[in-house]
Amino acid sequence: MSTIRSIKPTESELEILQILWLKGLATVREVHEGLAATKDVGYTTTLKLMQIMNEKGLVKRDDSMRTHVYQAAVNKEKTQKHLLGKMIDSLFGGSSTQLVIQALGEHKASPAELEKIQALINDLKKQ
Amino acid sequence: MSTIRSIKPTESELEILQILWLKGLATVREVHEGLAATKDVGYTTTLKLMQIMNEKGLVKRDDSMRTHVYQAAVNKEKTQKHLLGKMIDSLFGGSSTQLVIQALGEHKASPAELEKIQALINDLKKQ
DNA sequence: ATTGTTATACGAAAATAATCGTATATTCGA
DNA sequence: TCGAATATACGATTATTTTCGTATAACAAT
Repeated sequence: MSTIRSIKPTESELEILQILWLKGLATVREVHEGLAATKDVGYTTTLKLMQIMNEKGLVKRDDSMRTHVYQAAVNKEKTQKHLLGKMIDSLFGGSSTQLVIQALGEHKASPAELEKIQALINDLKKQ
Repeated sequence: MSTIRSIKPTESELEILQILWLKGLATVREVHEGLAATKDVGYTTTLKLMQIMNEKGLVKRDDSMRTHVYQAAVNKEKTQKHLLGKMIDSLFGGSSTQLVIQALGEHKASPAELEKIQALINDLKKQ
C-alpha cells in the first residue's frame, strides 16, 4: 500500500480517467475529443480539469514537449473497488450481495459471463 | 413508467433516503439522529436537506402536524438500479459482469450469500 | 516575416451542494 | 404562567465542481 489518500475523482474526472485508462497515453486534445463525442464541453474546460487532476495526483503528465502527454496515475481496478465499496455502503446497506443481485437482475449478462461468475463463486466457496 | 425525471440524489440525500427506506416514516429528528450516529452534522442542516428533497420530490411529507413526518418518495430498488446502471456505464465500460466480479472479489460475502447468488444465476441461465 | 492555428496557464464566474445561524411558533414542565 | 426545549422556515455563507474567457507562447504554412 502506498498512500492513504482517498481516491475520490469527481464525475467529470472519472470521465477523463475512463479515456486515459483506455488509451494509456493521451494529449488534452485527444481526451477532449473523447469527451466531446458524448457531451458538449469547451476545450479549455477539459484542459483545466486535467491540470487540476494533475495537481491532485490523479494523472501524471509529461510536459517536456509543448504538447503535454497525460496518463492516469491511479489504478483502474483500485479506483473501481474504492467507488464500488462506497456505493455498497451508501446504497446497499453494506451488502455486496444485494448489489450483485441487483446488478445481475437488471443488467443482462450473457451465459458465458454467468459461467465466469459461477466459477468465481466456486473459487470463493472453497476458501 | 411514470416520470422521466432523472433520479439523482446527492450523496447527502442518499444517506437520508437510506434511513427513510429503512424506517418507512420518520421525523426530521429521527433522521437526524440516524445521520448523527455516523457523522457530525447540525440539526438544521438535516432539516434543510429534507426540505430541499421535498421540493425535488425525493421525499413526501405529512405536515398536518407540527412535527412533520417524512417518507421516501422514490423507490429504493429503482434508485439502486438507476445508480448502479450509471456506475456500470461510467466505471465498468458498460459491463455489469465486470462490476459483479469486482464486487465479489473484494467485498467478502458469506457462504450463505454465495449460495443465494448461485441460485439466482441458475435461474438466469434457465431463461 | 506575417498570419492563422494550436498549446498551456490562470483567474474567475457560474452552478451545485452542504452547512448553519437566526427568527419565530408551538409544546411541555415546573 | 413562564421558561426551556423542540419545530419549521429561510436567508446566507462556505465549499466544491464545472465552465470558460483571456493572455501568451510555440508552431506551421504561405
